[in-house]
Amino acid sequence: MTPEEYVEAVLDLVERIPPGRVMSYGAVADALAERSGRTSARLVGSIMARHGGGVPWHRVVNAAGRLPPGHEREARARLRAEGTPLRGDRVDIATAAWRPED
DNA sequence: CTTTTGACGTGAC
DNA sequence: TGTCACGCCAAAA
Repeated sequence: MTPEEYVEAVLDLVERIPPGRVMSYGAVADALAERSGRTSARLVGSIMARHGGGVPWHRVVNAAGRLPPGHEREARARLRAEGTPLRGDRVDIATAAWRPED
């Protein structure tokens, strides 16, 4: 799988995340592990930073529920609008976590 | 070509 | 949970 295809795969998956639900960078990486052979959360984060505009990027947060640095305001506003379970400035991962098979 | 830099994760304390 | 060190890997310097 070429890097370009991997980027596509990541973006496609992110587009499938339902409103009100979220996935962590690591979860995205894991979900594509079989098909890509890669499991780097950091790589997913890097991809979102570079090619994330165009997909619901606010539905992807880090494992601690923290919002993307530099975009906390925007992300918080969108998440609140979607009814995503928030705990302060963080997403309640435990209840908002989403997996492709759902 | 080598080094540094991140939208990250996990295990140790 | 919070901090720290370390692993990770592509992109930028």
